[in-house]
Amino acid sequence: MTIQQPQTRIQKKNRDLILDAALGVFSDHGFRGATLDQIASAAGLSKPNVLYYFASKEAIYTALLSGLLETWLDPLRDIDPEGDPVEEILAYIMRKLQMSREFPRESRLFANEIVQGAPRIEDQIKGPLKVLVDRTAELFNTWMKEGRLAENDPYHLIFSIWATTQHYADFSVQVTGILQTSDEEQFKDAGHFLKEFYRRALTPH
Amino acid sequence: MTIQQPQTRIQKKNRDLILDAALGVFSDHGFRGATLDQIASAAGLSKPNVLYYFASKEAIYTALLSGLLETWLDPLRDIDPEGDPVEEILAYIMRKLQMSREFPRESRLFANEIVQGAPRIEDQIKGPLKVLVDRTAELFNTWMKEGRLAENDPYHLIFSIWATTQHYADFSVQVTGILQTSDEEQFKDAGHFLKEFYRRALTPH
DNA sequence: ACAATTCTTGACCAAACGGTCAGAATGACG
DNA sequence: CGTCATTCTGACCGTTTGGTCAAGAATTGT
Repeated sequence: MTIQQPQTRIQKKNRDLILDAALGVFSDHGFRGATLDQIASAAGLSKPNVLYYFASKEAIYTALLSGLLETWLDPLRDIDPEGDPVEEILAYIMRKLQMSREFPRESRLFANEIVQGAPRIEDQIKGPLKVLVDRTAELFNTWMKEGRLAENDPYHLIFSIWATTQHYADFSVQVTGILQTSDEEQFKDAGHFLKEFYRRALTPH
Repeated sequence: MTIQQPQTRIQKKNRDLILDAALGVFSDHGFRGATLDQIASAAGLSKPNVLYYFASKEAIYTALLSGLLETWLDPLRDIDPEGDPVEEILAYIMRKLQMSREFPRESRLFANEIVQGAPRIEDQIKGPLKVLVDRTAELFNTWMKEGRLAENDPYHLIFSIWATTQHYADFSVQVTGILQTSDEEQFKDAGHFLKEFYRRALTPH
């Protein structure tokens, strides 16, 4: 799908510059709310120059989305079927929480896209994402049957993990507005809470 | 703030018509992504006529937001300090889940606004919302000290409830894409899952 | 050094958008 | 029925926006 074209150093540098700038602008304002001028300005380039590297605003956006989905799902792939169920899932939760902290822009970009109906990544959701989740759900089911994991609907368990961890990136304004504490403290407390919370929910008996 | 002006029947009818249409359009496309033409068309009115009832696009949006925040927080107020802690919180969760099902547009409207930094309701978050959450957190703390509720950070507990319940409205495209089941089944299963899940997490010892 | 290629930009365009306004249509009321 | 206020709309306006283009600047390869 994405062809590996011979890229000069300038091309690589400027494309990365644009994508990084676009990530900030798109995640703050959504696709429609973002303007090419904002992106160009944030990238330190002129608008026509931005369009020299990407065919259109849409092209920048989809390049971002498709490039990110992979990274975003990596933690799910890292769950080790040979490991201890409860510890593996807890580690997954902590990794997801860590991603919310390190890559809030990426999280908000997806949130924006999905809240508005995911018109551009519906296929990837119904395809690769579903496959990966199905596989993970099956693993969870196996663990539950073996009595090494508390019985829970595996799909909704995964949804709850996504929801609770990404919440700290996507709704950070609300969290900060209520807690009135620093980012650092929020994530520290969230980590403690989620670990305790999920350990109780996941441990058999 | 919002003055109660004498409204004719036509005014009431058309304002409601516009707000309902705007709710659909804003929740689907965000503030910036929505256009007055879309709203007018959805309301079955001409664009100038829409602007006869509301001063601007912004005015429609803020009218929606302020009118909705109240309704949105009502379930939190309904938690009875005299009731059984675990059952009260579980009932709150079910009420929130029910709201995600009945009012997904309202949920997505807030989600859109908050993901993008809540520029228009930051004050309400830091004000009335924070007060209400603070009060509820205190109640939870009391219950925990009395040993009637498992020890958990009350704020993050509330966040987790918001996240897990609103997820089914805000990210419904993703949920449906993965589960491939009907709305009805999704919410039935989600209800079962959340009840089991939170009961385990909330029950002392 | 110089030609070829790549990179960059100011000026411009058409469409979309939020909003205005004069006046027409409709309703309320004695 | 007539009059006054309310409701409604077609035509229009200024701005913003995504995108184009021709030509100039910089880089590369020989």
